[in-house]
Amino acid sequence: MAETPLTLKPASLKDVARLAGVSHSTVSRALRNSRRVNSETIDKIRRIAAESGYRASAVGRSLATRHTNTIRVVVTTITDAFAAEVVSGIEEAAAARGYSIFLANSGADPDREMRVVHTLDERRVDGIVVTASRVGALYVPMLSKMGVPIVLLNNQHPSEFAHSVMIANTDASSAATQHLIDLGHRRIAYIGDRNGRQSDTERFAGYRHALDAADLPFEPELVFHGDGNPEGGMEGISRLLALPHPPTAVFCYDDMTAIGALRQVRKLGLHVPDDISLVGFDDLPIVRYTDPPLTTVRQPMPQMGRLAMETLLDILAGSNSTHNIKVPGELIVRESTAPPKEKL
Amino acid sequence: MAETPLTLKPASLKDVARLAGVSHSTVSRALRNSRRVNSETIDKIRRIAAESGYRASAVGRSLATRHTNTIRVVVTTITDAFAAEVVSGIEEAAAARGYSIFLANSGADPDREMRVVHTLDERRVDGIVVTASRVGALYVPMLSKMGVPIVLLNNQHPSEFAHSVMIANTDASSAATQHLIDLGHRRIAYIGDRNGRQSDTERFAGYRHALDAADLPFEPELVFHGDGNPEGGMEGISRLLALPHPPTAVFCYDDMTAIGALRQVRKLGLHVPDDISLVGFDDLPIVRYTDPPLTTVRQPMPQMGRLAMETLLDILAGSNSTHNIKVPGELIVRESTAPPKEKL
DNA sequence: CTGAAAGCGCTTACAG
DNA sequence: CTGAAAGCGCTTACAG
Repeated sequence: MAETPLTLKPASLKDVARLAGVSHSTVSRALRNSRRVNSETIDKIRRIAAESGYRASAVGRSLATRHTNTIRVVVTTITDAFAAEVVSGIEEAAAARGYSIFLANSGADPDREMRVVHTLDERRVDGIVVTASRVGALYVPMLSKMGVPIVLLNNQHPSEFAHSVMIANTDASSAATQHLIDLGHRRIAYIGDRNGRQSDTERFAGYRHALDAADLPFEPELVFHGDGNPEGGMEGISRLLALPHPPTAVFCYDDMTAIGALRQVRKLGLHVPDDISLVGFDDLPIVRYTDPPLTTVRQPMPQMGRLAMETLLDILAGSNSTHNIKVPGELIVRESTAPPKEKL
Repeated sequence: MAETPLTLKPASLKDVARLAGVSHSTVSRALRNSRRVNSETIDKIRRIAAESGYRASAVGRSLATRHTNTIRVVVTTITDAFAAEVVSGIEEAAAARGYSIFLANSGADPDREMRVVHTLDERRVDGIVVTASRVGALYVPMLSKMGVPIVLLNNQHPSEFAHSVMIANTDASSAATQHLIDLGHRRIAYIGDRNGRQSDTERFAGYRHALDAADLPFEPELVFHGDGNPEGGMEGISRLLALPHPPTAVFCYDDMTAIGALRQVRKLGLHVPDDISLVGFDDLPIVRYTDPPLTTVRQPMPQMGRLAMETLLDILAGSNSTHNIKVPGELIVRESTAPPKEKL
């Protein structure tokens, strides 16, 4: 019975070996570490491979080499603009080196988080980068068991087992607060994140540090615990502006919080920055287009992603030092900040 | 010499077979298709596997079964909110069924696009979903060669080879334009996407259809070709408002365009919707928080992603019909649209 | 119910 | 410079 190769399975090493009249070992060599293979043989094999549309199977190769050229990237949700920006940097650096990335959304669901950890085990990835806050710690024990390097990006619990790249939260927040102080503000609020993220702790510390340095009193009533989303910012603004002696400026945990704050100020019939100044954190692409454009702290997100990936590559290449990279933030002054209104 | 299993390689089937005193075939059976294996043996093996932290290697399994439980998802850039929303739906549906996704950003670079196509080949994915516009067509030839199912999401060139899930662009755009007409607008502009996307063609058709149905003349000067980004919206508004007889409403190709339009209206010292009404398309999460919140057409993005994944799963399960799913859009009226100002 | 064997598609010492 | 062989970690007929 004749073969009917309509949609055929991909050609294998053996197939091209048969076509070329050599052993499959020779084909393998010719196609890669070509050391000491007759150059005419190489040309011939390469030509035949190309003609037959041969593409090496990554799974066959992975089994033999015991590495998969594969990285797992864990985010809470790719729907988050910060995560998306970071992932694009990771993916770019990975692709440039022949690595593919498995994307996993851990979500907020503990079951899914555990499933992520498990799947990961089975996929035999060469490395992991985690940008989700909560899952980070889960990996560390497994890490030490499996020996696969992990790099945590803006994540809690960077430990001796894990490598990390982090934004310089404290310094940057201090600078953001200082900017407000320089503008003449004296009552500056902070809308944070109530989920107990390390970033929140550090950004809050930066805020307090700037206050202290300027001999401004810290007033607990001026801090509100939001959720890192617009809702938190909206709630925060409502509370803060209802105060007997409201703030004239607010430093927000992140841009999404600031976007909510902006919206709520507007709903209250007030204006930014005339009635109140607002500073965000992240410099998401969208905040150039808010009304007014947001003053914020830029995190070089794609670059941080690239750094995380390159750190992984370093480690895979044999580097055995622990990498803990701190990336500086940059204050971007736009139009949501101005001197406070004159007192009546 | 004693073994020093500090960071050891993962346990294999053989390891647990040795521990359990059975053959590795039996372990394999016990751990999966447990048909006709002594239940006590199963229990014992499972216990030992759990204790030794055994996790089947997906690569070993893939080689044997000739499928990888892996899907490639191609987007232009994950940084695009639409793509991120869709991907989150795909990932969710995939994870629920034990599939992992390889994320590939095709970018705008032809080289990268080709690399994506190649890498894909080697990874031996079970299926592909493409949400990038330009790459779609590239896959079709390879598809027929490799026999891996592909589903195109809001993508051009859905052909006989490919399955697709698409938003009902024309109907939804028609409804959006009709909304403006119902409000009393007579001069309605369209800011499109100059990249020749099929979505643009269809959305423009919906716009024209609504105009025709209402016996409103089509005026070429009222269409501007943007780029699907805020810049395009900004440019478009500038041009349109500089017209001798400017429009009172604008239907935008997508939300990002509308966001730029909103910003530019503001820069020009005008107000939405008092001076001009704006409608977007997508209903990105952010547009609830713009000032004012945007009237737009909702695409159920995560659900479309889930549908794409489930379509793939269907096909992998043996369905051999061609799937071409059309998803209806939904007009969401918020605050960026209002009746036109009275004529002076 | 269980084992021995073959095979999935590669890589890589080991000989020659 | 090239081939035969073993092995990576699984699955799955084939016997028994």
